[in-house]
Amino acid sequence: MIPSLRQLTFLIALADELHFSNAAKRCNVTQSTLSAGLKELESILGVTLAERSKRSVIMTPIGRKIVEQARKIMTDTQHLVETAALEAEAMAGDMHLGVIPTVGPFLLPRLRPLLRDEHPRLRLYLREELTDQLLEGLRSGRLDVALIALPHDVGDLETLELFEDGYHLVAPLDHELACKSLADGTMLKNEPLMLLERGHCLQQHALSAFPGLLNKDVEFDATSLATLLAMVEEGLGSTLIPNVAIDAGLTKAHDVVEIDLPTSLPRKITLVWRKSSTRKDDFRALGDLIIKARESLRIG
Amino acid sequence: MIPSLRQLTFLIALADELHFSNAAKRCNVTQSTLSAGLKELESILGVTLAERSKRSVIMTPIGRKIVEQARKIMTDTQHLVETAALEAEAMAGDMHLGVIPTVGPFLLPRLRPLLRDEHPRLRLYLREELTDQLLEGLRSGRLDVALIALPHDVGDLETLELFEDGYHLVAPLDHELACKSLADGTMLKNEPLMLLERGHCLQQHALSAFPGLLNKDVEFDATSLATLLAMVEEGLGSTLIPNVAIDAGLTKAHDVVEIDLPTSLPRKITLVWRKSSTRKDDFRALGDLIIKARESLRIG
DNA sequence: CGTTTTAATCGAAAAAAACGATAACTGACA
DNA sequence: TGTCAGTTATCGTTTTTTTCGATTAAAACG
Repeated sequence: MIPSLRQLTFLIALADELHFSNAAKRCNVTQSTLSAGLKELESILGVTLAERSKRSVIMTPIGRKIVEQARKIMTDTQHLVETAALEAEAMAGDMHLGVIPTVGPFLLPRLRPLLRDEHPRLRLYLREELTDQLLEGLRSGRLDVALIALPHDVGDLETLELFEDGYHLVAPLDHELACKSLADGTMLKNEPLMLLERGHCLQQHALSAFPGLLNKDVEFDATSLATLLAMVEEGLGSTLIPNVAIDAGLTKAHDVVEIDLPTSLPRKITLVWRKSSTRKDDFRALGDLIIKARESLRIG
Repeated sequence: MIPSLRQLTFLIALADELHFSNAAKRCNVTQSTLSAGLKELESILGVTLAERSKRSVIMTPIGRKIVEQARKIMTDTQHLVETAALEAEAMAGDMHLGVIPTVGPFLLPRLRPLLRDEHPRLRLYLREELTDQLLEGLRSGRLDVALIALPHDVGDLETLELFEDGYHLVAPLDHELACKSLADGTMLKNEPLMLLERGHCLQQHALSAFPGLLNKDVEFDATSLATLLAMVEEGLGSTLIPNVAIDAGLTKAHDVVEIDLPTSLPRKITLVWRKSSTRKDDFRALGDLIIKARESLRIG
């Protein structure tokens, strides 16, 4: 048998007041209720917490000790309630956002200051993972919302498309296409094209956009876009870089050329969450901010 | 409105089981009870803790966070119960003992090992204070029990006399009484007698035993028996030292003579506690041990 | 397209809590 | 010493809360 919080409240009030009637008043109950409650608490604990005569109430040493522990429990409980209350506010409390590595590092540095300014009470926890892991995270409840690139099977999750993001072909400076501003799939046929390691949506999108590449042995195990660019710079081949990364200045640090692609690949940057989620308004507000962040990238 | 521990229990069980019926079984309630309990908890907190479909239950991130806090609250509560249970055992848990300075330092070093051996689960907290402060401490509940010397007004407190303790007159080596083995009040008439500062029962007892001293200006502000002995050694006068202190070897370190007194002063070492106290058996057991400790002093 | 599984809901029953009144006791004061 | 004021414990009743069992609704699975 364990005591109830109510009983602990009674005990604390009594320890403060050293007077049953006053303590009862503080708890908004009658004296008899508090008296019975304390008696039951003592019976549960098996110790005398307060020795009372008709004229005075004194706490026993063990009573004091229990009171201190009870106070801690009560403040912890209060803290728990406050944690929840913060969460219940719009754009406040904790939010766990997952992002894909080909978008996160470029967009989120711009998102942070926007959030700090407009929603200072929101604590955004970030996790950078591959799309499938993010979706699993959503379904397991580990994440509240994720930023991914469609097309991709999202099951019964709810989606909010934010914007379309294309690619540029990025090639070595001395590349045969360097002077041209267009490229198409056929041109890439004989191109040593390098992509990210398996699992990245970027690779899947590229392969579906240029089916001809499927037969080629293009599976470099690059783990990041920066690695890819370094390899391009070395003249090992070309690669595809999403526009957000280019807008964010990723290619500026490398001696490479960016070549427009004729067909805009369908790559839709999208927020995803569970249908059963209760914070959809927050997610939509977050989506607006992400769009803002992306626009600030393109302008500045 | 604050949640109940019961609701937190439900939440924790659900977080562990991720299944309402199983969680309910663990809590020994029906599924409907747990379902309603969790719903009310969510309503109190204003957040969704678990998103449930007909097929699965997942905890939300805020749900997990709340669960962690709830776990802490529950273990703290469990700890509180255990604290009380320990106290409820015989000779276990905390006991706050107050002692007078003319007895404590000599008797208690012998008591400690006895306690450790016979009642290892008892934690004895000691406070050394003057008799009146000890009695106040008892009445306020700061102390459970006190070791004092009677006669002294103890009001309606309950007492347990342990043993009688007398005095010796302690004088400088070259004292006129040094060769004699007896002394009485009249002999002390012209003696420069030094006692402890006002408040010590030792002083009161001496003054009542030798009324003739009352008119003399004997109020040195000695704060400890060791100080008194040092002054005796310097030849500044004589003093009275209780037998427990002599048995404990206090005088061995000083060049002084101990002189038997003809009348055994009525000084009864006594345990005192509140009539309303619930641990009287413990106090009596403690009393037995203190007697043992004293006997070990006289033998060894 | 049933069958099974599972959470929510509903009304009744049971349990617990709270209340108001009163008793029992204490200390103070005349 | 007797009375009064103040305080906690207790008791029976009322009110509130909790729990249960049965049912419903919805989803997954074969």
